[in-house]
Amino acid sequence: MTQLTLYNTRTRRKEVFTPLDPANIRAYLCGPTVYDRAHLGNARNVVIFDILIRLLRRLYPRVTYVRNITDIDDKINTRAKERGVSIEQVTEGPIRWYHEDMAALHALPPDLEPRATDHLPEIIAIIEKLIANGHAYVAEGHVLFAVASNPDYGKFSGRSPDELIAGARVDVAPYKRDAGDFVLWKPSSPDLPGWESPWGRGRPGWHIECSAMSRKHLGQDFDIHGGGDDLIFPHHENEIAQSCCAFPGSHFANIWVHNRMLLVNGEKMSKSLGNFLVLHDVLEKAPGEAVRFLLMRSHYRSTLDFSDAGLKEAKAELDRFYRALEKHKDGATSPEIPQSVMTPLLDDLNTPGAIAALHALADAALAGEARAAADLRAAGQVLGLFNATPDEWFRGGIDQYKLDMLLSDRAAAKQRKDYTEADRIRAEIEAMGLIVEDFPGGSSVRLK
RNA sequence: GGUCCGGUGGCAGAGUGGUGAUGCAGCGGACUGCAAAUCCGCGAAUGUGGGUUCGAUUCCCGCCCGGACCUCCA
Repeated sequence: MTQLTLYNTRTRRKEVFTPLDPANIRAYLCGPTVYDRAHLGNARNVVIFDILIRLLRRLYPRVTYVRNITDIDDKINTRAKERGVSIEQVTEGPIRWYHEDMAALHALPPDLEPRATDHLPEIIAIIEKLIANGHAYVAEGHVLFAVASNPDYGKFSGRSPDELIAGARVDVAPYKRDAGDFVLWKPSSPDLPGWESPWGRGRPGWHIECSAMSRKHLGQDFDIHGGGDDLIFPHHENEIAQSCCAFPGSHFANIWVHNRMLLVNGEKMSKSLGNFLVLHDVLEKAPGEAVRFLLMRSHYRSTLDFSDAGLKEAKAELDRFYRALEKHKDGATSPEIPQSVMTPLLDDLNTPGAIAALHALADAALAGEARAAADLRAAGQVLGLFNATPDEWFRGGIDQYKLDMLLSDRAAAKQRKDYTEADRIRAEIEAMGLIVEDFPGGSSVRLK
């Protein structure tokens, strides 16, 4: 059997994927902090991981896919305060929207979707262990991770302790022993959400919730941990430090899969630059499957510069695939993913390579090969494509009654060779957002 | 400033030490009342200067350009 190879951020090279337990692959993806609508960057992350999960499910009998929801966060607190509501009331909408948007992208839901608010006991237990192990200390109501206590700190993200000090922000809190020390627990004033702890009423720091949730649901060591590459430091560096120091002997995640950032007009899409594209808005412009396809047209470890032109092109490419499928309407789906698609995917999720193979299958299907269409459908299952029928794709949601009237009027005009009238009616149909296509013996229509 | 990544045809985007995938766009043709779609064909690229090699787009070094992380971010 061909083996799956993945680029591991930890070792900075491609590695053959070797499961800890082939009977159950365990994967964790850093999910959203829920205070706003998801942006297109969240979408790339989820779509890429979705393909990885679908691929793993083809290779192994069971995959446990965990994607957390971070619902404790200072931005959430700020919103709650502004609106005078509870944090649950703030996060409720964003969580629902997140689910809706990801479903629109045909991303499968994770097997488990743990929330930080449900894991306070686990979080507190890890912090207690870190204090007991001498890796954390209490200072002015805070609990801090002592970077100096961990000789491996910085290795993951390729940073030396000196750099970390040099790069630390200028206003280092006075109670920190080292500039790089980070917060595990911080006190909450009475007006802020808080939980009782051995260190008083407070709330967890940013990174600790992932250490707690991944351990609880996947165990001390698990196979794959994913996220955007902006999480490599500090988030993942700190997760590793927390988990490995709290549980000596732990390796935490085996393979780290990070996708590159999404650019808009050549610049990183980010909160601070204010140039981020809200996924929901992008989904207004094109079908979710086209957005999904756009996100897989470049390799996950390359930057992807989003543009409306690219989105249109993605839609046009999908049109061609759906045409090939339409040619074999009630055809079967191959039981196996075609090798031409599987091979590039097994090579570190080379989705552009897989797409090239899809085009070859579409060519063959259009030339009349039913087998190629069946293979195309099978390939769609691992890539999360072709979720619609060709009919739904080309003609979903149109006013069928009005269309039928116009088409029959136009057919009559054509029959009497009144092409002026035929073209007038065609213009009217196109104003409905459709494209008319004539064939010997009839006409057909599809969405622009 | 430190660390890291990348520069492939008009655009998007793979692979590869030995004649440079794939898609979109463009051009010519077939088909069509005209289109659309489909099919056939065509043109078009490896930032730059060195090095290693029989041979480099691929490996190494310099330079130029772009991007990311070092601060909340997927």
